[in-house]
Amino acid sequence: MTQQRKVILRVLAGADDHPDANELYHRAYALDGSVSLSTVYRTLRLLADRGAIQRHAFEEGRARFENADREHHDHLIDIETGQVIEFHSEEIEELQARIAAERGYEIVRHKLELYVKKRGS
Amino acid sequence: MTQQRKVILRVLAGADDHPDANELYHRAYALDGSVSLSTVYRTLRLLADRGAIQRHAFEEGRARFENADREHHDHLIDIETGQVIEFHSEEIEELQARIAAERGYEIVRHKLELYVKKRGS
DNA sequence: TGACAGTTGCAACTCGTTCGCATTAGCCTT
DNA sequence: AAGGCTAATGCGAACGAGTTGCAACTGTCA
Repeated sequence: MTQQRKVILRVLAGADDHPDANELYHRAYALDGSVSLSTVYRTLRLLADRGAIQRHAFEEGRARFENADREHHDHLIDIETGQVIEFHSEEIEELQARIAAERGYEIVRHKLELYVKKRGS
Repeated sequence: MTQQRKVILRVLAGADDHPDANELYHRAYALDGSVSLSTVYRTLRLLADRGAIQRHAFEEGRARFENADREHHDHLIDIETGQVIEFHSEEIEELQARIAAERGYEIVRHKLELYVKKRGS
């Protein structure tokens, strides 16, 4: 458990948004100038592999991260501002499970993203 | 409407799967050796911008394409085989629209992917 | 047939992410 | 407190998908 790792973990724990690797790097760097981008990437990978954080690939090319301890939710992405809003619908979850089951599958994970704009804009 | 474009269009029209750019390049190259990867990318972009084909970004990093003339559907992806199965659920579509509307948004497009495995495997 | 806009191939570039490698930090044991 | 071994670090170079600048070429229409 190195100094750099501690700082990155602290930043992740305090993030309530969906930052990308570069954003996390800057937040960590501000707390401790000895943190490098490589280490941020390495730590993110480690944590994502262990399920401690979640990696999201929205349609912008780069990955965004969030804490995995919160309960499951899906995302609504404002295509005009980039803002990410979380939501959860038990009804949709059930329909998904039914669709998979009808075809002989079980769901391992799923991705539901609504790309939206403000009504009337 | 150049020769290369024609070949790429022919390949796309004849594709009933979800190939990536490289795969399309190889299919087109097999029909006409004067097709380059650049042109494949340029043509795909052109067609996707015009809505003539659809670009999907599954969780593998690269984009996959399919004809847009078929009616709307979502995807079920077998994580063991990579096989992509299409489905559609009007109920889910309606729930999505309701969720967006409740928050003051309208849906521009959406992405629903179920990553699944065969039951019991 | 001539000419101009649009398209092409190639190589060089971008951007997010990963990797190789020499160095260093953490931590155990004595 | 010192040594020693492993794991983690920073740096820069490399990766892969996709894009772009440019000079050469094609299609099309007069």
